[in-house]
Amino acid sequence: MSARRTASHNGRTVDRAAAAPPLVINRFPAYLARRFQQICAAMVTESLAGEGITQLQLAVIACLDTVPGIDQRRLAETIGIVPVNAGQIVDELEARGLVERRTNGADRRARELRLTPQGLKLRRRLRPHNLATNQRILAPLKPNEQELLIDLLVRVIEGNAVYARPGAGRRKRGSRQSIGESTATRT
Amino acid sequence: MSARRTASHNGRTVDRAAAAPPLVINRFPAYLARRFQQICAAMVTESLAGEGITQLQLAVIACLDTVPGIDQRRLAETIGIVPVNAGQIVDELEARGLVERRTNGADRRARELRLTPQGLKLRRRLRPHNLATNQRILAPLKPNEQELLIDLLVRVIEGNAVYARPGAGRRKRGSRQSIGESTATRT
DNA sequence: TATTGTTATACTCTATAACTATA
DNA sequence: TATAGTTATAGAGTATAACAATA
Repeated sequence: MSARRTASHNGRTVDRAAAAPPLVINRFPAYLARRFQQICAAMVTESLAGEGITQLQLAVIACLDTVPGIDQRRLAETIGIVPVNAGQIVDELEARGLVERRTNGADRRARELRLTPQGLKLRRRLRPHNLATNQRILAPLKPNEQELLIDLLVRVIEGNAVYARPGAGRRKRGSRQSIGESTATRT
Repeated sequence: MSARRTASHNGRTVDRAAAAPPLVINRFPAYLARRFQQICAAMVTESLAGEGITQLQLAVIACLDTVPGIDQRRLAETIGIVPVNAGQIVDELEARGLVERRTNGADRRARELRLTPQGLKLRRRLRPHNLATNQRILAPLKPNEQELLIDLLVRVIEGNAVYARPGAGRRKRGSRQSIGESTATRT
């Protein structure tokens, strides 16, 4: 398929460069998506090291900066997680004094979420870092290619919006067959 | 942007468009990567429904078809997971009679992994489905754009190969602060 | 009755550590 | 000592269900 390297990757007597196995082994979107996501998560996490903030927490903070007063359900939908999970993340951020929950006056079921001054301060400080990290991800490409990649990704995502929901890529409960129940148990 | 549906999904007389929140809220690669991965996982999982096979199991099967006799560590490295995890997946597939472990004669520590005839048969049957699914993912794009997207992704992934390792995007053990230990406990 | 959010719980995924066998 | 693999364990992520408050 790709034929990138000459060296073998079962690597006996690989005494020179090209010792590293081929990273990209096929050109399937699903595979590339997983690798791409791995890379992005790793780079973002690295850039947030020491801040004690996760990627999703950052996403929430960014969202509250953009849409102050948003409620939890909409927050969840916006960043692509389940509402329960959004509640938990907000819990964490609230416990750290970064986010504030207010009861919506008009609809007392809903919680208006806002950054506290402290949260806003953190947001301001982290923003350039985050921007730089995201640019660094695309560094292997030329500027016009970077824009192109983003455009194409956006179109694929919006074109498949129906599938862009959390948890759809997991096994259903109980569908996992506990090995050992089956035939072969290892000795 | 996408105008996916006019109807609401919480079914409360939403009589106009723009009821659905915008799916793509920013153009940050890290965000797009997560959404793109969500979509791919969802579509692949859907296409495998009923087979009782997960995306990673399929990846292992595909890899063993391409590189028969590969050992577990290299398998893990190839598809981007940790060796322990590879062992577990192979466990599952072995229990179902799809994969076979042989002790390597030259190095008796290593296990040569191969598809069983049954595994190969499954692979042959699933392959066209998988191909179609991956094409369907890119359906929103024109053919030449599809190739372009793949090329760009490959380059970004290979350019950031250092970061393409499993688990790099998670919290370290114990770094998660159990809320409730902190100040604000909810009432 | 429907919706927002919370609490409780449990399952899946996947990493770390310790161990065995082999080199 | 170093490497391939396994077993054990546990933590992170995230779903489901039941509930409370409000609409």
